[in-house]
Amino acid sequence: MNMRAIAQQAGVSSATVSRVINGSPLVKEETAQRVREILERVNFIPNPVATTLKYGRSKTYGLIVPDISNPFFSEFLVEFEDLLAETDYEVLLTNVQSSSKLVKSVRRMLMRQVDGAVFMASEYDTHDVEPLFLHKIPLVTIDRRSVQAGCSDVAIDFEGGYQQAVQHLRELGHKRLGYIGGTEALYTSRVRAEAFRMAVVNSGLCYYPNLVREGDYRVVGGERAIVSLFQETPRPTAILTANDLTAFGAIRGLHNMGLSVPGDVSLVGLDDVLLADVLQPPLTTIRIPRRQMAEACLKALNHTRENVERLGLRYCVPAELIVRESTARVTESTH
Amino acid sequence: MNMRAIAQQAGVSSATVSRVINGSPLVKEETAQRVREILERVNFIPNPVATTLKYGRSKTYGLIVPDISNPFFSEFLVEFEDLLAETDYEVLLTNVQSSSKLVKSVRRMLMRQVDGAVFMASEYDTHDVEPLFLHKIPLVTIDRRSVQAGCSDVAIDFEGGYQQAVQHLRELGHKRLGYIGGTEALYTSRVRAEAFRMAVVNSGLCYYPNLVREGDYRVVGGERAIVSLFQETPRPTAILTANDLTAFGAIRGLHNMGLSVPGDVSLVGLDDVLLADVLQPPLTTIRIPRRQMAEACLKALNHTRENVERLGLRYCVPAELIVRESTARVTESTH
DNA sequence: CTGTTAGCGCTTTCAA
DNA sequence: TTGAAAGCGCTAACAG
Repeated sequence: MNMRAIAQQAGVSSATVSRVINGSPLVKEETAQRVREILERVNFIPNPVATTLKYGRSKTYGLIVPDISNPFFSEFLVEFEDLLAETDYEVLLTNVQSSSKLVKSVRRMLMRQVDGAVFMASEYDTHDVEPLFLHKIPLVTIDRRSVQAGCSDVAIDFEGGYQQAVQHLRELGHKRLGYIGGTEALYTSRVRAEAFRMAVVNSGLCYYPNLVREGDYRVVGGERAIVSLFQETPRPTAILTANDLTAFGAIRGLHNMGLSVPGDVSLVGLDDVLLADVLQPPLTTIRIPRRQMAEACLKALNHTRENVERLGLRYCVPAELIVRESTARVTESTH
Repeated sequence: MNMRAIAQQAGVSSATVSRVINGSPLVKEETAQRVREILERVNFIPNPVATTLKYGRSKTYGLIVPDISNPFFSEFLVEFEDLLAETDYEVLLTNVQSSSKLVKSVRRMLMRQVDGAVFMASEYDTHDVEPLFLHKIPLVTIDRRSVQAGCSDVAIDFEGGYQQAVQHLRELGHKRLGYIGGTEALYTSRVRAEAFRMAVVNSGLCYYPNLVREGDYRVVGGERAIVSLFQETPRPTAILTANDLTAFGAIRGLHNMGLSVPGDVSLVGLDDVLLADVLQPPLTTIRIPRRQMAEACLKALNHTRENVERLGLRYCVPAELIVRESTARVTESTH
């Protein structure tokens, strides 16, 4: 069933049917009415593939994530998909666990004629996404903190988030703060690490470089790091992490060492994934608002879609400390 | 850059270029060589949209899930996407939290000309997916346990899984087993509940209907159910659940009631999501093999793609008990 | 072995 | 206010 068939039924041309469907004001209301009736009756489903072929517009946005089984990304995807569905856009999702998958992923985006892409897998060389640039595909990066023509950025206010967390810990009497970051090769990891350092210094506390460890944004990295961290003396009394999975790993590591949270050490995560308040203890964490991020990405994409030569937008989403039960007043034993 | 352009460069026709790209044996090796060289040199990216328009084949499979932020589904998606990427297929993902979103989701699948769809959101009326049938789209349902022309089913061996779990608990001395299921309206929930009942009976234990509660496959449902369940006397000494999130909720509920797992009650989950061994205590659970499920879905899809009139395939993926630390020998206090 | 050609369904000029 | 027609890029049928 296509527009020509509808047109025949209505005794008009397919051009008119197209106009009716797209809400053109040029069609006489009477004609439009008749066409709409038939459209309804046969439950017409238009074929956007034809439009994509003709105009290169696919109503599809690419989303490149490093690991969709990380709750932060899947929770982001929920919001992103939901927003896109409202306007009949689709998500072309690629999960890139390796650099070679990224190269293929970019190729797939190009083949499918995406109208833009969100690049959340900044652990990989941005060199690999260059083909998207060359083909004038509007891009949004997350937390790369620089923009250019056709490329926007959505930053996360780690600085504000860590500041709140450090302040909270200071009020609980903590003075020796540790930090488990992400993969150091990653720019966003360095941004987070530096935001932690600044928060400590700004709060008038002492920054101990020996209480900082590298993680990998996953559970294992957090677990490994905490073990190493607890070989330092004196030990930290509280630890901040680069994301919630890292904090989960730290909790497990501490548990295996016979230590408890927050009894022996306070712990702060980052993301506020859905399970953050399900683990024991419920995790004090810095919430990154997924919905707002998705909205910012979409706005940025729409902005540059109109004109790719245009300088990308710069957004910054706020972070908010959520106090639960993994942080507590410093005690004798941790002191 | 299209095939005609390549053809000109190579001094052949676009048909020949097409043949080379698709590996037709009809092209003289010498010609093919020349074309391939140019293809390489200009890094040609074919436009599959044209093929989709011409033949209605999109190299896209739809995936309808009720909640992609549920780790089980996102972990399934990782596998499914990974398998599809190997053959340049794409996933059209829709997250359907409501029946109205399902209707729209089905429409989107139809518009985008999916070559098939996996329907994992069986909480909704299958009536809503009927348009897919009418348009002859190969379907795969999960655990509906019936097939028909063009519609395959991938079942999960809950029976075997629960049997192993009950056996394990019986060996630990448990006799009064409770169960927290899924939404009762759902067929798959009834299958799970019945599988639990049979496992209990087959193990020579007594089945207590008053120790069975409804959940919602989410944390809150598990939490609510456990509270209600613990008003029964005598209490169950061990509890099985319909999925891991339910078990997580149960742990939280128990914790809030001042009870511990497995000290006061043993607990068995189902799914084995990545975080199952991160929570305290690490969850004894029944693993559903995601990779195998994804493979079965794909095989089924490929099977019916050739001929939609063909009866769908019937797969059953095994379930395996993973013993961790949320189950223990029954003690005086729980006895 | 290779080229010519038609046509998938849509939208948008241009003409009436 | 409407219609005719072109053309997006590809592939398969057919002709040579």
